[in-house]
Amino acid sequence: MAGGEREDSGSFFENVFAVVRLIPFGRVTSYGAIAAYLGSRGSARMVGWAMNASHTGVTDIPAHRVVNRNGLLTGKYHFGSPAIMQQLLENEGITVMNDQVTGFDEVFWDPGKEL
DNA sequence: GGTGTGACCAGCT
DNA sequence: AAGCTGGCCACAC
Repeated sequence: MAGGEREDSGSFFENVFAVVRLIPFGRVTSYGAIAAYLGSRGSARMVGWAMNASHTGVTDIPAHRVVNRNGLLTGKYHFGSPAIMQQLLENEGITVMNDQVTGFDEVFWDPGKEL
């Protein structure tokens, strides 16, 4: 009623940015977790696509805090250099080994649960 | 205006 | 057991 989409944005895109930007320091989340939080687990790919826009856009999105379900830095190659993503994660106190987050379950931040 | 792709996830064979 | 395909939505040509 009335307004209808009061969830602002009106696009999956903006919703993803909002959640990613809310990720606390030293925490990581997964694409599927964000997609599921938005109500569409199948749209996990869109989350990654949104990240791609964050690099071309003007928004400050900590995309390095977003990894795949395995805790693997899938999109590290999209940061311009494959070492940037891991460097940023280690900079926040997160240990990364072989492109994989160590203690992923300990640093995992679930938007649907924390929010 | 239609087609293809994209940093995923999960289910089926 | 592993590999592949489908599904989701949005953007680019």
